Amino acid sequence: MPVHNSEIAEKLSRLAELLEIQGANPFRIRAYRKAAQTIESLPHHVASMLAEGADLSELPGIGKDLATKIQEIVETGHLSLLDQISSQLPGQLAELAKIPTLGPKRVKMLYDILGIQDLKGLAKAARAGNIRQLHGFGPKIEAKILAETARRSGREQRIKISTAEEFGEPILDYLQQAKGMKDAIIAGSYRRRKDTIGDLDVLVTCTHANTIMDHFVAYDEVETVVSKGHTRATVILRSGLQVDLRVVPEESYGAALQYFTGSKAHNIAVRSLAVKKGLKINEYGVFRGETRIAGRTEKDVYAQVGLRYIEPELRENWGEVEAGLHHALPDLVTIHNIRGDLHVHSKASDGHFSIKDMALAAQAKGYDYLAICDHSQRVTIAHGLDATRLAAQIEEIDRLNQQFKNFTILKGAEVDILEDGSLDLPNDMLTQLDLTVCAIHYQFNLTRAKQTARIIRAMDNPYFSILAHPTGRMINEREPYEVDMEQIMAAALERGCFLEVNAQPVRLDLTDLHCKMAKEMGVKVAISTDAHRTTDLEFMRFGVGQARRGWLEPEDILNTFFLTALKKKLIRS
DNA sequence: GCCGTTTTCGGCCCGACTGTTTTCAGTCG
Repeated sequence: MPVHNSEIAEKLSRLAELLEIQGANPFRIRAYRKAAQTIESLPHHVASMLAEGADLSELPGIGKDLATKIQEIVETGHLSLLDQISSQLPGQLAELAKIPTLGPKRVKMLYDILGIQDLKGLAKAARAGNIRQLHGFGPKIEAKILAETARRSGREQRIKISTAEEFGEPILDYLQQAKGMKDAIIAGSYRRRKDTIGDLDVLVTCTHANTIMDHFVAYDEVETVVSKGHTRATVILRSGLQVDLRVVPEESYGAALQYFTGSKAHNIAVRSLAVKKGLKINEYGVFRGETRIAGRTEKDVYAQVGLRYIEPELRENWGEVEAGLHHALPDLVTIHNIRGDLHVHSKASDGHFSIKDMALAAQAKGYDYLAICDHSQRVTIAHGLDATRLAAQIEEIDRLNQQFKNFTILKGAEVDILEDGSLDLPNDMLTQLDLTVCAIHYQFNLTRAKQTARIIRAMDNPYFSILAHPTGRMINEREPYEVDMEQIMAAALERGCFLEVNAQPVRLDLTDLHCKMAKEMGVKVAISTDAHRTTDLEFMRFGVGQARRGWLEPEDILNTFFLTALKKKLIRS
């Protein structure tokens, strides 16, 4: 079993955490973190790169030492330095450092003096009043620890981007009501359209900062005010969601927006460029010495360091800064490029609307086409269609199409990929369709090799068009099944098949990195909502966000093409 | 630990807030 990139990254991150508690050189720690991030975002398996004789030290942020350590992990599954440090420090200390107000220094002190090494010991010491005795600690920190250890028993997770919108948009509306409000925007991973969001970073400009602060903490969903100053406040909502508010002067809006949008890694890369040019960037602007030379708009900030404007979705330090310097940034797909939806359901299976209603809703959105892809017979729970019912549906669509002008309902099916890799409907039915979206709905637990082979065998069928929700993950509900995505993409490219970005906010697979991999391998994707009701067609924006995070341009997306061009691409040679 | 149009040493992004202190360390984003 080869070592996966995520396992390598995890070991390096873990080592960084333990080194931090040991009080190691912060820049050394950053080097490990950066390497972990680099490995995690690689489109290829490090194990296969090594097998092909690649020199890892050519990767950014990875030198001779780290290349050797990564090689050790790949070859032995272990990192001796990590094992060694783990034997000196209890591994749980790293978890303790993630508790708010506790960081590496305080965790080290708690361990050295009180012998605390896990959450249980921490709670016990806090209850006994031992923590406030330590130098640098006091009753307030002790109380926070107590509250947090009690809260930890509950679940703690990142929320879906759609949930973040549900909380975030009303907060923006509420802030707009305050006196003296000018701009208000949610920055952070929300603006980068990440599939999950940890907290909300709200940025505002206004004439009366203190008024806004008071207004903000008075929001009726606020449960706790964590901190509140003149330019910055943090609250926890009843739902447990943390919201940060920052107030900046108007002339600094662009710099602040750039800064608070992140990602952290992107900002470090941009600021390093600035340092090389003798400039300093902070949330108030770009400075040469004491003089501010930019800051009103993000574009100005990027321009000062020699970069074209970088779209928020690209700001992950996945190569966008280098691309910006070499005028090689992608022209990302936008929602306006989308001409249709290639995967929706009707009442015939588990949808809630008729084919006509779905088509009318799609037409109202300005689309040119909509593919009806109801489930196939094997998916009994969704009342999947057998050959007879599908034949009737095909006739119905033919009839309906005569009622529409400049709009086409495409005949499709969401065909189950059976355990042996065959498809759940006979080829003499599939040949009558415009396209198929094929997917796995059962047997998630196969080994990586078997699951991959199963999908590729399905792609061998000449009527396989698009692999739907390619990993089966459901955010915070179900882990993805094990597949070798690189092999699947290579097979898709060879056979003229496509992969789906499922725009359901709970799915959003392909992931951002998978999209980037597809781009690099030349595999086209479809962004589809998998809508079960007319309103679900609006999920398209989440799928487009994910595609943008993966550097995809309009020509990389199947459903940006006009109908005739689309139909040509769907025909396998 | 990495890196180099300041290249093998000496840098490495930057500021706000809190709780602890009597001027600042630690944490956080």
